[in-house]
Amino acid sequence: MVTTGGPPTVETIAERAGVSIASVSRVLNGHGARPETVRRVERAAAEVGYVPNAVARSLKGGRTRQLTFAMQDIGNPVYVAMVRQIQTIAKAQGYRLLLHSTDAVAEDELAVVRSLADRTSDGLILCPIRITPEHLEALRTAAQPVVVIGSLPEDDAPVDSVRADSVTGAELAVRHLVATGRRRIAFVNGPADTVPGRNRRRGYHRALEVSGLTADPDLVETTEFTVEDGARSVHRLLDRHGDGADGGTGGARGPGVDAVFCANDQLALGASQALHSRGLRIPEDVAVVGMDDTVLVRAGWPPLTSVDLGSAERGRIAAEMLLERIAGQEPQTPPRVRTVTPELVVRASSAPANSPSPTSSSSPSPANSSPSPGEEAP
Amino acid sequence: MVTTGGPPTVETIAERAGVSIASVSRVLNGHGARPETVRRVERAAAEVGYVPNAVARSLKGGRTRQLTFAMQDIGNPVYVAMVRQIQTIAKAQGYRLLLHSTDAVAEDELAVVRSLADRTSDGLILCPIRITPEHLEALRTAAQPVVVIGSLPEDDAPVDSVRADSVTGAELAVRHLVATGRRRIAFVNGPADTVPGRNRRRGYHRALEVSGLTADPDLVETTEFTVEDGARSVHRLLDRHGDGADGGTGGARGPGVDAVFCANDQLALGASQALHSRGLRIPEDVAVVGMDDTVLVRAGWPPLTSVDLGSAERGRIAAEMLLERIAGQEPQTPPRVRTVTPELVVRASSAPANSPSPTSSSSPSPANSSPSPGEEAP
DNA sequence: GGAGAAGCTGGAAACGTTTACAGCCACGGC
DNA sequence: GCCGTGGCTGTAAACGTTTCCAGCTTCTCC
Repeated sequence: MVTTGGPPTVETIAERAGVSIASVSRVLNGHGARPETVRRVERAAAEVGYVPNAVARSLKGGRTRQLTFAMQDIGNPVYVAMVRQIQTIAKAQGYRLLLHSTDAVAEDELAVVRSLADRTSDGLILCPIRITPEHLEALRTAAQPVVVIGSLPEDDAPVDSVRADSVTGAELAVRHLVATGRRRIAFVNGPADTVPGRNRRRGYHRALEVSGLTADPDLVETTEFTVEDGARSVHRLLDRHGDGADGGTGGARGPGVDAVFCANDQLALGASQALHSRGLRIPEDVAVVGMDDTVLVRAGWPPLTSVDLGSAERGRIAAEMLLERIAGQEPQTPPRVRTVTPELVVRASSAPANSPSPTSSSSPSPANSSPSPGEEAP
Repeated sequence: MVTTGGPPTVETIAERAGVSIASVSRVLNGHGARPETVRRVERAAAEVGYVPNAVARSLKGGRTRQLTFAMQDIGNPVYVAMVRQIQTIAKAQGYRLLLHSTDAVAEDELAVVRSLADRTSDGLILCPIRITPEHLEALRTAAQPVVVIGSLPEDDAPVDSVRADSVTGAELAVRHLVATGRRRIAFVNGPADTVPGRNRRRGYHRALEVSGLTADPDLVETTEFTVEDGARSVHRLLDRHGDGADGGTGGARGPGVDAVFCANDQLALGASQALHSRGLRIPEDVAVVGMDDTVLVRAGWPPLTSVDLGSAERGRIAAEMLLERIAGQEPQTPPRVRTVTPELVVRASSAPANSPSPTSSSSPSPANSSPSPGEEAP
């Protein structure tokens, strides 16, 4: 009667092997038994194709062997890089990965943290865009270990975190542009009320300051983190400042723009396209630098200089921290904060204006503007 | 004593409210009770911040409310598009999404199908690259509903499937190229022993045949589905056939190539880059067409013409089919096969060679070759 | 006022596993 | 020959929930 429909259970095997369910469990978990018993149980299990019910196991053991990763949109290559690493680490340790796109809805992020209480997964890696007081409260009372990828207000929440240093990253990028002769460096930023947005702006200004350049608010665009917005922003910039190149409508009006620093690669790709469509050459007329060093840097032409903020590594570290936390006996070790150092990856899009760009042999059009408008014009 | 540490359970609430755990469960699931009972239970639950344990619920109910999606590599935008749709549908119906990258290891794919028996999820969406007899066997004996995204050998396995029609898709692309005046149409394909690889090749040949063009084996490259391989392949092609443009080393040797059809967008991006780096203009000298219509089409310049094989839609349909199957009472409805029709999305990269490309105003270099080498040269 | 119905309630079983505990057997040492 | 020991084994409890069933109260209707 136990052997009626439905998948085989320990009981099915116990009957078949003529032993108790306890022995079945012991044999199957390698807890030792008489050779004869082992033989019979293993044979019976193989015959019926037994697979232990993971749910029952989780209920008994209090572990689901599942991890949750929540980010705003899997469409963003940065998150893809993280997912990949997290999945790799998780799989290696026998954990499954639960994915959660929050679509940047703060309410949804909170729901994810709170839902830890339902014991669906053993821990959470959260990549929040904005941190509200509710977030902190939710994190403080989280029912399971959480690792945050991003910056938390000073040890206000007792959770581990991995952060990128995007202030330094942005600074690196802008100083690189300055070092290669650029002076009118525009900045296309993401939303100003997000942590990345704030930090990248800070880095931009810090670099300008260090370099002795004055910050021109007209050179800054604030928009969303998409390719299309990147293009639109650059069009607006050039409409305001003139092409600085072949005399677009505004060509005579201002000193132009000789570099565009974008707060991520999507924006940078959009920027490249806008520049192309106005007949401006990269990097001869305008240099472009992105951030995140995603697969997108090789998508456009020329390949984009970008700042690697260590997405993959942050994913890896977060997964490792979380698994340590889960395995940890002493639950009250203080929260750890790790920062990955950004790295500038120079590619053709930011080669100095007056040196021939080695890989970009396209656009053999005659130079139709001074290669580097400089600061002193007009 | 029950109220000792650990998260609150129905028992905690029952004690607090002075009722039985049965009443707690009934109230919490809205199964009706005396108003006074409802009030007390709800109050107690709120006070202790009770959240039902999903694992226990799954064990009792036999449903985990989890779906699994397995594909080879989340790095591929096609899969990202699918994941997005699947996650949206799943979330709307209260299901979580479990992600599984198989890294194209067939053994891993099998493991995923077999692991359905552990009751970790209620169903599987599988996106296999190659179908082996073991796959079919595993699918035939799968413990839970499976939907395959891709083509299965004639109803050999009793599972639902959603397929793209990439034969027709490839044909569309090539006929479009022919219609816009291209005659030397190269083909950069993915691995020949995969289903997509085979089908796209078939479509390519069919289109050539219909158009009365002879297939030149030297115009076909077979490689992996990556940007880098796309670039390498085009370099090989041009080394063999000459640029057909400004007299690269092989310029005088052959009729050249006036279009490259690539089996996916990654390859097409790589192709674009290779063409750029050889000083060839797109689309004036060579047209480029990709497949899948991923976000990558807007990443390069000019924007890529591509064939939308309906990745997102396939994801959506697969998720819907799976959920229907899971909810379905009668388990033995025959397997359904749905095919999404491909759609050609024309962009600048395949504009006719002799017409000015409207959006691509870059590369104002003088024409240094006949715009359309044609078939008859030299 | 009594009988029946209807609505709530609590006890207990069930989902499938792991594991604490106690019992059994055989064996060896005294 | 008896007892202690050690290795296996089976029974039963536990994980936290839902739900069947029986019993209780209360109400309605005659």
